[in-house]
Amino acid sequence: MGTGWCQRITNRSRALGVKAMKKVQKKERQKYLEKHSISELFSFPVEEYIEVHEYRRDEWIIREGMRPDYLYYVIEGKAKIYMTYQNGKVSLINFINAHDYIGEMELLNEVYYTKGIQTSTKTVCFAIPLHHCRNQMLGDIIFLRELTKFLSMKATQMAAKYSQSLAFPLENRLADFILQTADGDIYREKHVTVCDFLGVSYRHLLHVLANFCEKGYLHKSGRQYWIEDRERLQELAGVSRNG
Amino acid sequence: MGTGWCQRITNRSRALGVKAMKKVQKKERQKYLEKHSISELFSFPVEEYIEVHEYRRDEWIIREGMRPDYLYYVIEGKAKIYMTYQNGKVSLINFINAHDYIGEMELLNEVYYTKGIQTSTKTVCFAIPLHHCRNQMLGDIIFLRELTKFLSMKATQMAAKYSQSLAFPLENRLADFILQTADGDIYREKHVTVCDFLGVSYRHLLHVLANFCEKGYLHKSGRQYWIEDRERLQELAGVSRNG
DNA sequence: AAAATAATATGAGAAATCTCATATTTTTGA
DNA sequence: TCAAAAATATGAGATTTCTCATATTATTTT
Repeated sequence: MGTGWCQRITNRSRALGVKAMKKVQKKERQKYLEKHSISELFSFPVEEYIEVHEYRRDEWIIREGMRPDYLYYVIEGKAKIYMTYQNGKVSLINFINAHDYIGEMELLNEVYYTKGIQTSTKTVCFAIPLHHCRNQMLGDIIFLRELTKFLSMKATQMAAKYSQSLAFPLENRLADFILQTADGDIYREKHVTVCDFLGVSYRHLLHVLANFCEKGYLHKSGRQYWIEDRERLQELAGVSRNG
Repeated sequence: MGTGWCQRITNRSRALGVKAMKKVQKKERQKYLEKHSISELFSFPVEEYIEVHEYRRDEWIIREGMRPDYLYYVIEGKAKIYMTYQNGKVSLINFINAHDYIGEMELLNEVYYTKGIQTSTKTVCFAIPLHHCRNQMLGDIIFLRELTKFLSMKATQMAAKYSQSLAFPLENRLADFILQTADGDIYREKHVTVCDFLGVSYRHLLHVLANFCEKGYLHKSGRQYWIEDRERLQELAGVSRNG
């Protein structure tokens, strides 16, 4: 993926630098624990063991290929899941938001190829150390039921995205994406991220966006787009959704 | 999807006919239960409640949009997961094989859009009635741990397929698919199924297959293809896989 | 065994999407 | 604050993939 690819690589290698996650301690840690209590998700006193990790923008929570030592639960921020192919191609697989788990695959499966996870904003996670809590978690009915739900939704969502990606041209997928990520009537995701996520070239993404403007679905002003014809976008997006 | 689409629709509507699943009883039921014991997957005596359902080729185990009354565990046979879009387009999402669960989404989630599941060979399932066992299953640590593993693998697999589908042209995905489904050196999946699964038109699939023959990767004889250059196919497929 | 249906097959033009080249503007890091 | 890197932007030709048209061959149903 010509241009897009290079841009991504340089971006990512930059981020391999010396930044480091910060362990939040004492009072501040306590504040987070109180504000986002997750004790009801466990039947053992997990809060004793929880570390609070704070990551800056573009930091890696997990490096691709390295097994994490924690199960993470995101309480603030956004991150992206990346995966590198053998030919060096890098692809954005999904977004991670507050209330998502990270590292649950590694908790459950002995054998698992770990994907890379990079923050896209400042991100705060609860980090539950596996060496202390692994067995307790795997024997905790409340937690497992919770995790099972999370995973089933994740699997469903991926399945939907997968067949959607195969079955429809960018026009439909982009309409869907715009509606999902727009802030009110304003859409302003970064093109480089989006073309990565939707698996199309930068060039083509711009082409279809321009096309949307021409047709009056969007109006471009500076670096952002106003949604002008929501109905039409919903129609385009709807085609690719199921009941 | 012109031709392909029509072919599929007619195929599917035919299968909406009067066939019906058969409940296997008594001795035969007992035989299945003994041969494929799943009691170690549960900590309650699930076998009392299990029904054994037998489906013929092309029967629907679950109709799209209808919540099932059972959690199924496949013990013999193969099936396909389908999903219909609002514009009538139908897409094959995945294959189901022995030892897969069916209906776990509905067990876990109150709200879930049920996909259609159609057998492609004679298929035998254990059917665990939800109205009897739902609560017991959701409180069963052994079962939940098992299910969680299953779901995590499913989610991972979908994620891999998804990004693969976006990131590579048919050439790579088809090479992968051929290697995965070939019986020794012989490949003979039905084109209509394959183009559905890989999300490409029938025409294009044939085109790429012909291309593989031209280049000497495959040799066509009658209705099947011999793998002539496995290494090259692995190379093509490998590119799209991760460590 | 005949008729109907599904699957396979192939050509040709059109649409979607990619690659490459290159320029400008914005953001980031030293 | 200045240089480097990243993001945005646009044109043009090349590839991939789709649609439509139309035959032929297998399989299923009657």
